[in-house]
Amino acid sequence: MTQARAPRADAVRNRRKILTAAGKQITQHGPEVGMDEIAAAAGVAVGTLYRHFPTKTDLVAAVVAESVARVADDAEAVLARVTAGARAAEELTTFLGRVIEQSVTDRAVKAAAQTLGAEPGDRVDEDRGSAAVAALIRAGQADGDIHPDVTVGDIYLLFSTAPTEQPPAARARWLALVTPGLTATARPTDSRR
Amino acid sequence: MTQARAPRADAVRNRRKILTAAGKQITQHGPEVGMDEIAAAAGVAVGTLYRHFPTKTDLVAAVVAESVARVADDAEAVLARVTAGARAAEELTTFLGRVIEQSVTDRAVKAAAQTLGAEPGDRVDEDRGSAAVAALIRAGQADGDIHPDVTVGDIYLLFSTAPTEQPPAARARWLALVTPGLTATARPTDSRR
DNA sequence: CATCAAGATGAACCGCGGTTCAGGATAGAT
DNA sequence: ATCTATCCTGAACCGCGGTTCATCTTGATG
Repeated sequence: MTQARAPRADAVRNRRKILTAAGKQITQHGPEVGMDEIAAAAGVAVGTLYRHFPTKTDLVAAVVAESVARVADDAEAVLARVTAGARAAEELTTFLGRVIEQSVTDRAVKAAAQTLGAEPGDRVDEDRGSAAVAALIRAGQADGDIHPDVTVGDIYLLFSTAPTEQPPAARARWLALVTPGLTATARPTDSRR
Repeated sequence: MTQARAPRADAVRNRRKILTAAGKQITQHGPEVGMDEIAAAAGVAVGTLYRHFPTKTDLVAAVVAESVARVADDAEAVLARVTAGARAAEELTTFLGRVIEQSVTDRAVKAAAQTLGAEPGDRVDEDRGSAAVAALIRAGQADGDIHPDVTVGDIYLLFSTAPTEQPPAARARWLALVTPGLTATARPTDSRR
């Protein structure tokens, strides 16, 4: 086996600095930030960025992946709550709203949401987040308060179409408009309120 | 009044050529087309574009305005149909779907839809289209098949958030998800604005 | 301590696309 | 026919942002 030489200590350190700095920059200004700005924030020269990431796209992807993981954490927490007895439909919509609000503050989360929505078909269970959301939906459908047609893809579709650029009132209104399509049809099956 | 000299004949001709060429180009490739390409399509030099439109933004705005007008025509036709007895809710959702489908084919219409959605507050009656949609909504609400909270702003909000980049199935699904929020009869929505 | 490959630096390169402007052409008035 | 204000032309300009590379620095190895 050609044992690859271990990476140098400062290289490891720089990689970390780059990743955190890029995360901070992309969070604040979105993926459009210049490589120069990321480099400056990391206290490193541009060339170093390209030593660790062959292209800007790769660097952004790495950062976005972290945000995706964070959203997945949230999804799993929601699932746990539902399993513990919380109302699935309500948890789902608040989860949706929460991700959107984060997308407003954190442009990396926004990119992550867009990424999920852009993926082909319903590749459920491809990752933790999708699995959790899928389970959450199934639970809600079993209880009869989430519409039977709803899929994980629907949620991702809504992620990627959320009006992130709009004022808070518009975002709230959008969520309200979309919620009825997710919750069960006006069917009096469950306990009336 | 300082009577401005009448524009030269060829200038008028060129302006028209530019406008139609820009319309065709933007329709096909979106507002991102280069000025060079528009100029070439119009059989004119770049400088001529800038003689008639001080900036690219202005040229695009002129083209988009035409698309807005075309959507307004559609809205008025829909209103007429409803006045003649058609179901308002159904007409509204098919109208919404129609505009979205046009946005897929015609990138100018897409820009127009985005423009409408980006405008502040509910500047209803500012133009024919908004007035028609407002009347349409009112009619549907009177009949009880459009949710009382729905406003023109909601429709524009949906215009601007439609998943134009997604495959047909996803677009159809999105419309289905959103429809209940417009038509739902007795569902508590957090009214605002 | 000497050596050298891994790593870092940053000025320069490059394509892109909107914009400008000096020079040439032409419509239309006299 | 002449003249001029209007209009057209298109090469060049410019800022922007991602990417490269010759050169220098440094951590690890013996």
